Amino acid sequence: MSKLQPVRGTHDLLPDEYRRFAHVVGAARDVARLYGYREMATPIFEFTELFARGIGETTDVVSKEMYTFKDRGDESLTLRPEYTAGICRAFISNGELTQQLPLKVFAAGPMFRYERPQKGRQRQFHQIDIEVLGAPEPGADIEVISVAADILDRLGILERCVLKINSLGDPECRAVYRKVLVDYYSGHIGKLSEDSKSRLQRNPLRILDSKDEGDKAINAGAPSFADHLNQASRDFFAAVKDGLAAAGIAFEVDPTLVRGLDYYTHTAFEFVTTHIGAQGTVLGGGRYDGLIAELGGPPTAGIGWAGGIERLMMLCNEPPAEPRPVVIAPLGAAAETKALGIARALRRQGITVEQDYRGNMKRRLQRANKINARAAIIIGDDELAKGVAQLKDFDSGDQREVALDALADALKV
RNA sequence: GCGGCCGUAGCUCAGUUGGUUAGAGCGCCAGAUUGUGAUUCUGGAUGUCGCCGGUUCAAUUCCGGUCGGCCGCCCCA
Repeated sequence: MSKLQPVRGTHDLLPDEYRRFAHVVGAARDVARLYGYREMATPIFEFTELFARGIGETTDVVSKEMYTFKDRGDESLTLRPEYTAGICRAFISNGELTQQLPLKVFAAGPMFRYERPQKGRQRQFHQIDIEVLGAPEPGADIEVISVAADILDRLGILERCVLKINSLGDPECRAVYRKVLVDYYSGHIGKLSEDSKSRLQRNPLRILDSKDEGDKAINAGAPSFADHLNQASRDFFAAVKDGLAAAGIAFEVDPTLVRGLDYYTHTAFEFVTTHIGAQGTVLGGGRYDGLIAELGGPPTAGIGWAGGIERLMMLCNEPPAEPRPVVIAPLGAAAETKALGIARALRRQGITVEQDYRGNMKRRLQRANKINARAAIIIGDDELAKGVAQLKDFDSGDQREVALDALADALKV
């Protein structure tokens, strides 16, 4: 069959699938608007440096998953692997945004990560994204999670998800805890899995949620982050949990929840599901108070999340049906010409009208049936002479004569 | 990046223990009195059996490679 294949890990969104895609993005956009978030977009590629500095050189995303290339001007560019760094860069690049704090934005678009594809994991995938910049208060954490919960709820996904949250503390107590953990695991290094041995250098917190049985045994005795949070971090986390409870959002505290991007502080959270295989995370994010300063901008707090559109599509309810069209089926050259004007007038009234480019009556009605039309307007020479049309209802099969100027009213739902 | 499963018509799949014309259902196309769909009936076409190479008198079937999908790990949305 030797067909042209799309690049590995990319896929086409054909109309039926795109409907679900648009449904997910539309629901997210609507809910975000209800909370006062404004939509924006940033470029699909940025200087490589932005992601390397922002996400962290040693993270998997940066060290082995980026689509990085030199352009013709010999600049190193990277297809964005996530949205947050780009939005923070836009914040720094556009001074006017610093006057609009807190800045609450919604965005959606394609992301690129060179990974081994699987269901729910493509190399080009799409995310919806929410960010709040300039709000160090726990209220922003609560709101951002609330937006997520409402979007999931509107899509019919919330009940199939669990919200897990954790605190990663501030940089000060995280550094302390990290050292405590490294010391602990170093004492058990002989029994650690190979994966975890390498994690010990890169991201020791990750060992906490290892799936390896041997690691799990060692983890049972590991010191807990909760015991090492400083007072400020403790208070912050408590405020977030209280707020979620007050808002009626169910959650579980998961001390092993650690996110893979270096910039997170304090709140980290994920909505996870068991319904789409190994790709359990449907939506995840957290607070990143140090990121903007790290990128060279004015010290500004940030919190946000990203949700995988393809994963949401796999879980969401069937989108609402599209409006059923009306088909206009003229017979003969004169009617064909006249039908163009009739169809356009009806469309101006908001009625979806399709007119085939060719075909006899049978063919046109067959196609009308195939596209799930609700009615057909049939016009031949006889009707033309009388200024009327035959209006056929496909569901009942009834057909009646309607004056041309009464068609729009007859077709209003 | 590591380990494993898989790849036959548009779709879902059967099949060839290596041997002339590779099948089914759905879908598609064409007909069943001159301007009427969906339902019914009749007929038709589906295809380099993912791609490349090897073994063989002979491969879609065996072997190797490759590309792609899927599952688990890693990682993440």
